[in-house]
Amino acid sequence: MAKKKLNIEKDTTTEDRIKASARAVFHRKGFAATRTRDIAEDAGINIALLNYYFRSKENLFQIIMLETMSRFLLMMSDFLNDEKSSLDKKVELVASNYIDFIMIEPDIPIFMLNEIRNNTESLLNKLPIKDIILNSAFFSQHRELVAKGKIKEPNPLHFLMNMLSLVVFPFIAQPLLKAISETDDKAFKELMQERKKLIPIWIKAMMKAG
Amino acid sequence: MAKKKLNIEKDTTTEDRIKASARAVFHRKGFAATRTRDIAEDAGINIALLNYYFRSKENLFQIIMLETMSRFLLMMSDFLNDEKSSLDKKVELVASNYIDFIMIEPDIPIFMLNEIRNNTESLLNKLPIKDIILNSAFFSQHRELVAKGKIKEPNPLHFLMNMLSLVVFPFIAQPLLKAISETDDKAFKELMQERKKLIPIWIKAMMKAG
DNA sequence: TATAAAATTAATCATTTGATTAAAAAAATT
DNA sequence: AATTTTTTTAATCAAATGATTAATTTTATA
Repeated sequence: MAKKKLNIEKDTTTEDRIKASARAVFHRKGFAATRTRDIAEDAGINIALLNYYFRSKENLFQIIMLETMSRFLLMMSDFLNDEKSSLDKKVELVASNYIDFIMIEPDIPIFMLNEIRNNTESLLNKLPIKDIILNSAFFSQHRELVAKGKIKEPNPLHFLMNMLSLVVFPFIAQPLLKAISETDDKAFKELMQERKKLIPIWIKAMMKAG
Repeated sequence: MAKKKLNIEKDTTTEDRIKASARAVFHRKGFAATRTRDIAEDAGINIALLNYYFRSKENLFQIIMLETMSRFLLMMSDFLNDEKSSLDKKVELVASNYIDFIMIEPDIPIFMLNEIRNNTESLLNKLPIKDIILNSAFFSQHRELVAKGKIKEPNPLHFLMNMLSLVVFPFIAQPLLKAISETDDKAFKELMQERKKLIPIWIKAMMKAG
């Protein structure tokens, strides 16, 4: 890779502009539907530059994918590993911050889930996912509350699934949900705002029930 | 389109075999990542035959997509429009049958949600989605229970979202969930079986709570 | 059985697409 | 200012891919 130029006028490197465009296009369309020309056009550069900086579409994608996953994982880790906050508080944090995050970058969840599905092993093994999640304060707090009889369902995976399901799925299914209910963008956003408060309440009720 | 041949030896038409292969490949890889050659190979035919019967990849995809969506919608309709069963019973039906369905065809949810996202208007407007869902017994029963004070959250869309989220999302996130929790295929299936019983219990608890 | 129609294939085309090359422009170094 | 290095582009390549054509085989019909 060539030495970085100083960038006095422009506040971004060409390399970074290509990455930003690649991120946007890959997130929106996925790997298979993305053309390197789309990225080049978005970044306002010649296609050759893309390969000059990143060697190949494949390679550029790997970089973007890894960064996106890391970002997601770091966020998860921050919420799930805070020793100070209670489990209830963690649910509130995840619901609120996660919904905010997805509203800003609505393409990320389905992008990640899609590409993980196509990729499986290779990618997930590059990241310390298991350590971060399985050994989190979230899981140990769950175990304690199960022992105390405060939570009926002992499997923490159900708990994690439920939380992520209630938060993430509505965004993934957004076009379908909007269509079947004649909800416009504004109304949908309001629904998601409501869910920030509702999901923690629902989760609490579920824990006691099943 | 040419006249159908009689098919005494084979129990399927060539046309149907192509469709079956197209369905399988499109469902697994999505439109963009699918090559017509993949379909042809899977069906054991020459690529030209695909175009002979279906004119284009685009056209073949539309047919598959519409059939898949219709099938999904018909299933939804069956569950949501049964006047005889209570709302609780409907939740049980959806959870149980839906989980069974996705276990047999695990590619369908993410396929549908992906392609709807790329397609938006054009496809959803070809199907009577709104009529089937919005005017369903499911929704009117929900309204009644809200009026009686049995359900706190008045918006039926939250109810529908929650139900679909809890049922569908774990399958979409399956590779991620397996990775973070070191769950193998057998254990994952058992988890999903458990959810058939748990989800209705959870939903009941949620209704009373928020 | 001869003939027409339908189904199927091999070969090929035209575009798209990821990537490279050689030259030009810009920036850094001497 | 001259020279070297880095960045950028236009032109082009080779492979992949959706589609077509012309011929062949199979099936149906007269």
